[in-house]
Amino acid sequence: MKKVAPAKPARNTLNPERVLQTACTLVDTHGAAALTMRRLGAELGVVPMAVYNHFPDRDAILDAIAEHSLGKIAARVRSGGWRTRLDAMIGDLRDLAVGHPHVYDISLSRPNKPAAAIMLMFEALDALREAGLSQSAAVRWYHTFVMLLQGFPSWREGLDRYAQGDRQPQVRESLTPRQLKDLQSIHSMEAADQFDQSVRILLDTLGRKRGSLSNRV
Amino acid sequence: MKKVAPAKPARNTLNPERVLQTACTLVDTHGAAALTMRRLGAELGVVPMAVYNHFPDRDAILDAIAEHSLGKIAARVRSGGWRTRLDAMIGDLRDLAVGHPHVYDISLSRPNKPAAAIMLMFEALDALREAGLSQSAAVRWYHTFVMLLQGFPSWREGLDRYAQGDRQPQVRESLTPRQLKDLQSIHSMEAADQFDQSVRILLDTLGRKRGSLSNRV
DNA sequence: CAAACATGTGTACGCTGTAAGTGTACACCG
DNA sequence: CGGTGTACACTTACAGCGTACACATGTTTG
Repeated sequence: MKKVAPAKPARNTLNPERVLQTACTLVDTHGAAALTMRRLGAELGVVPMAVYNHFPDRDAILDAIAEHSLGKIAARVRSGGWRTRLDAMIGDLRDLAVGHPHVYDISLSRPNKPAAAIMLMFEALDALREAGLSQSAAVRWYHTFVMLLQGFPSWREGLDRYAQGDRQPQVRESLTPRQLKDLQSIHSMEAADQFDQSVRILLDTLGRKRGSLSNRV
Repeated sequence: MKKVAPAKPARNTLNPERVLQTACTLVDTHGAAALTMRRLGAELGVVPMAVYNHFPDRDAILDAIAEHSLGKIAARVRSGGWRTRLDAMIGDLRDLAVGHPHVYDISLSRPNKPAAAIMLMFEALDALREAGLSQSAAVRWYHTFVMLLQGFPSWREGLDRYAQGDRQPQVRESLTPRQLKDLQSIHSMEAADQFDQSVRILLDTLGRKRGSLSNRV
């Protein structure tokens, strides 16, 4: 009798998908540093080294997480004008950033960019050119957006740390009332709003640029 | 005979300054990951644990590096209009970012912000208010700048990685000529220029805002 | 001079990623 | 049905990490 579903049922229940999913939730809830081969193995009910039958090393798992999460965003079809499409792309990234900050952080900062990131890049560049930017200007603006987007997790973490750790009290003594007020203002920022607001500054400036040919800075 | 220079000459040559300086050059040349207690000890001609007589742990050394590098920037006196002062501050940061990227990265991303960073924050907020922004708008704009500045190292590293690793050739096959051109354009970016250009977008937008009262986004 | 202190040394523990070798359950072939 | 090849989980081991702790030694002080 010929088995028609050969491939890799294997004897046990370990496969790349299950590893990826477990790793994903691990990273999502406890941060990238918590993704330990030993811990991952424990979570999978398997000895740590077993994972190496499905991923060459730890970095490959992180790469796969990035590819997976950005892939879902890159796969969406977006239509409409350049502004609409840019808004949609960035909105998707925003949702990821706010909903799964650790995964977002990993996805954007992996040194070997996931293929999905490249696809998103092409999409963004198309939109920027449609907005009237020259080739070089489009690239420059793309990079500006990326800088801002990549800075978000680091900024947010700093804000969170500040919010909980109440600073050294002896520092407070030497501050002017205005500076104290500043600290309170900083404290009360809403991360998601700040994300939108910062991006909007760039998008609006870009919109205002339309027609006026971009000149080398 | 009374010694007039008591304090801590100690018997050996190890002191916080020397540790800090050695750690600084280590980080500057090889990145934060290269700052190993064992390696640091070796560099200082001393057993690893000796460092713990001067710093409580590794994180404290990184904090000290951040404090040191940002302290030099915060100490500068800046005068002139708000734009001039902001330009000067950001220019100093730019020089650090371009000249010592690893140190810059550490300085901005330390979870417990160095005191110098707080001082720079107050200085920036003052300038933003002088530019005509309300309290809340100044805070929002400050955060936008910080997001952008924090994103720079990560962006730059991605660019560098891209420039050297020539991408998987099989990916190249499936690209349109336009996409290939995009990749070349991305490749040829100059990091320092991009830093200036991105910041300038924000500064110019800010300048244009003067007088028109900031409304909640 | 002795006691207290400062500070470098040695050893050890628990953690990390992962290279290398071992055993076993399954799919397939004669 | 028995042998065999392959996939894959397991075991062991190693080098490297941060650092807690006990110890030794040089310096200052009472």
